[in-house]
Amino acid sequence: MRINPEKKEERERVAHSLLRATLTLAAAHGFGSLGLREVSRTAGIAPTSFYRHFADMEELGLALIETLFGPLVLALSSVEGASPQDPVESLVNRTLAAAVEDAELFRFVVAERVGSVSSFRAALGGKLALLSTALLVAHHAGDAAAAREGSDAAVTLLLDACGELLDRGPESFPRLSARVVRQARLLLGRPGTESAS
Amino acid sequence: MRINPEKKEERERVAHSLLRATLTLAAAHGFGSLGLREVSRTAGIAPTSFYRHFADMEELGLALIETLFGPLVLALSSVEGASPQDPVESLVNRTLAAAVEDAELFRFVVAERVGSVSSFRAALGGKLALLSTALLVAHHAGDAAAAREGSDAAVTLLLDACGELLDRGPESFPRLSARVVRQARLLLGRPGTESAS
DNA sequence: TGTACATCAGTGAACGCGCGTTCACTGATGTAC
DNA sequence: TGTACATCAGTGAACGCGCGTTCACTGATGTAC
Repeated sequence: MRINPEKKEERERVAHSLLRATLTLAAAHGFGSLGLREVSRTAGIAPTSFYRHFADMEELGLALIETLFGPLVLALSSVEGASPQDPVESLVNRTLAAAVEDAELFRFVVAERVGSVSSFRAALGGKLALLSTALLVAHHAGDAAAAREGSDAAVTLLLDACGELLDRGPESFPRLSARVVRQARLLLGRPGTESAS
Repeated sequence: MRINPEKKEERERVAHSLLRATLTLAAAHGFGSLGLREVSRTAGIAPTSFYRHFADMEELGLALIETLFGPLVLALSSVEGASPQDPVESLVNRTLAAAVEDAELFRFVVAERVGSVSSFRAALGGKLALLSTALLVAHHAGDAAAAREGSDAAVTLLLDACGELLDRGPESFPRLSARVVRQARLLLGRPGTESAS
């Protein structure tokens, strides 16, 4: 019974439905108010089956960050799909588009990034640091401390804009995109500047 | 029985202890997970007495924003106590100091600004708009749309820095203060610039 | 091939517990006259 | 001044309910030989 792809697949399918159920419910009332029974009910399994996958809701939340947000951040950070002529704008637009695409996930991320569960804050901070690095690279800004400070701030404003986008609706996309791109450029400075000074 | 200052004072004292109890508990486990009984117990009143002051936890949260955060924002926005030579740095420093002073309140504000309760988001947004206006005035940046956009972003980064300050401890105050001041100036542009362009 | 055994996701029953809410009551205070 | 009445914050008992967790069990699948 070493491995069985079919069984493993089914197991992951159930775990995934627990994660999605959590996102749906958290978008409405907040992650902190969710219970194991409520999530299990929405996912279509018995409450006792929850324990076959996660020890508690915090473990589920961390799995959610790793398996749903992690890959998304990697995809956003990748050069694939970026318009070469303006990689900063591309990164901003693709991130805002991802927020519209999976509103529930971004509601969770935007909220828990500064929420009361410190392990969530730490895990999300790590993922967003990757996005910050991608922004540095996109702007050809090297990795000096000043540039990193700017890209971190830009990511903060970008995530905040995602939250605003979810509140105001998709028609505010162009306005928010233009705003964040403008602010990211201000914060990042002119490309290559830091190596000359 | 028109008015009675002594009775009114006592009533407000109990309401205030409910608000403080809420902040203390929310700092540990998040506002969303709090219950009326838990808060009442911590405040030292019977669960049924809760209803003499608030209909539910949401109403309490809004009262918290109005009566605790509102006056604080007004005080921070005021020119009183600001060092005239550098009002932007003064505003940033006094805000960060306020976060250290009342960590529980700022944990609540930083979290609920982007939390799952839309009425909290709206109420806090209104308060933070006042802070943004104060920043505009401090920077003598007028009220053009571009300047307002910059001050809004600066307030977002300022609040985010408050959250980071609460995570990292008071020794990170100087570093965070310098960073936010730097970023606020980048985002606000040079004073008076917008009227010339 | 057949048989005995191991693994493991899912389940229903049951537990004790804290929750939000209702109700009728107390007691202090203010008002009418 | 005294008496009858109104107001209102606070309370304890009681309710039904959903919660997290435990337990022993099922049934499908894989392994040993």
